[in-house]
Amino acid sequence: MAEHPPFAVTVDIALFTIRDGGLCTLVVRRGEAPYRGRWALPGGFVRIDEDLDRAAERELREETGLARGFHLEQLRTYGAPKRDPRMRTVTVAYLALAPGLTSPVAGTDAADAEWRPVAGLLAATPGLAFDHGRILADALERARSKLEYTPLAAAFCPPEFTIGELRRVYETVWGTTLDPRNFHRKASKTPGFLVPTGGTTTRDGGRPAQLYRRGTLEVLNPPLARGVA
Amino acid sequence: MAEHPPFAVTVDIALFTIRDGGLCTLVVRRGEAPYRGRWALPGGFVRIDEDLDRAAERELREETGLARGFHLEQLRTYGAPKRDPRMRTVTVAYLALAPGLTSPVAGTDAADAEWRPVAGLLAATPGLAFDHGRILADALERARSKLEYTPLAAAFCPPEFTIGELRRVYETVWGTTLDPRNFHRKASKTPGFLVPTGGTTTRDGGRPAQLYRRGTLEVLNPPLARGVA
DNA sequence: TCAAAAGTGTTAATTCTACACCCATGT
DNA sequence: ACATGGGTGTAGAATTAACACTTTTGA
Repeated sequence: MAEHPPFAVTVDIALFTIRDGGLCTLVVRRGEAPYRGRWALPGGFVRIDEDLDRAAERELREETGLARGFHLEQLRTYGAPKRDPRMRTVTVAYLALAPGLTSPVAGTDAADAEWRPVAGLLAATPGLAFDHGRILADALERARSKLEYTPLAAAFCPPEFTIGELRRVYETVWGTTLDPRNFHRKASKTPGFLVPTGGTTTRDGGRPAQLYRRGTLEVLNPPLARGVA
Repeated sequence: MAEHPPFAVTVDIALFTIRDGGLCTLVVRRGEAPYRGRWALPGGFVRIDEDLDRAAERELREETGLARGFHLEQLRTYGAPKRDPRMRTVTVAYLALAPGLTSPVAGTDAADAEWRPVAGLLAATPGLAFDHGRILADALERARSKLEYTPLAAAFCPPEFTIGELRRVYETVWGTTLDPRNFHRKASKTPGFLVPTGGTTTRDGGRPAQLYRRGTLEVLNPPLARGVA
């Protein structure tokens, strides 16, 4: 049993951000067959001497110009035999989150990259190229559930943010509305979740709000979904 | 950019069960270099026309003789460039859970397969072959956290089980002790979690206990960790 | 009759939810 | 002065945690 059939290994990235109050994903328009003209998730081949995470970082940088400040984690791997009609590929999908003010596009490959609302991408027919619709749906589900029990929502915010901004992240991703007062209490009273920077801002209007940075807490227990309304 | 370096793709399986009140993993002793004589997770190459999940199922069947009744889910993918000194491999790791009474071993490859306590495997030096120690640790963490918010603990039990048996699964995997009375209330009152079969058993000693099957519930909210002591 | 595990009841402490209400700013 | 979001207080409902107590079996 020393057969080891050759596979091509790629990484694909579902990168989310919040723009105009909606959850958006970076997609690239395919210029070649198969799926020519359709939207696809950014991605590419893993190099022969490259770790998977490193490959995902590189692709993300190539497509967006982003070098830091984003969250990147492995989502899952997709390897149906016919997922790419050209050859036998396995793709390791990644979930990435970035703050909103990201300059849309900058990279080399990214000539046709655009931010698109997630809901539209998932509902459209025909959908994304390859199995990218499935990947995007899985990524969305992962993002939603990780917001519940990790401090990951801050990855959608600039380095310093207000509790109100953080709340709007949850509301956007979950598609719910939360009680601002209970959310404020919960967020500010959970030890290790947020670190006050001392600064304030009025960029959201109204009374000046305290600015915070992400704390060191890794897991929220109880989950943030509770006690928030 | 039509380079696509060839990779070998494998699946490796961290299969957990509970034996003698302890959490155990199925490991195989390596008969060849590299890592000759060391324990490794069971696994093998993905076939050229085979889906990843299918490959994992096949390997599991080959190593254990188990055909059904186990839980199997993708864990994550490991692809460090030097993880196998012989060639460039990427392995898609799976987490599997099986009931305790599994006949130890039966398959073809599985000549040297054994159930070993997880704690010992993780603590031993030298550890498992390749990056399997890491995979095992990640699998354990996944199993622990999935017990919190899914009805997955039942995968460690026979088709019909008592609430006490289910509680001992949680206690074993989490390494904690739970209040039997609160656990009973929480488990039996959570809608959709358990379905009474009508039968009873005294196999655990004491007063006869109701038998249950897994319900249809997919996600526990609140998590079972809460309200249980 | 006793030990062992199942199963029910009860209570105090905590947390959750839903609001009323005040605060500090820009317009 | 007023609209807008920030932030605190509080009270009833629900949940959690701790433990007393009864039930039903096998030995």
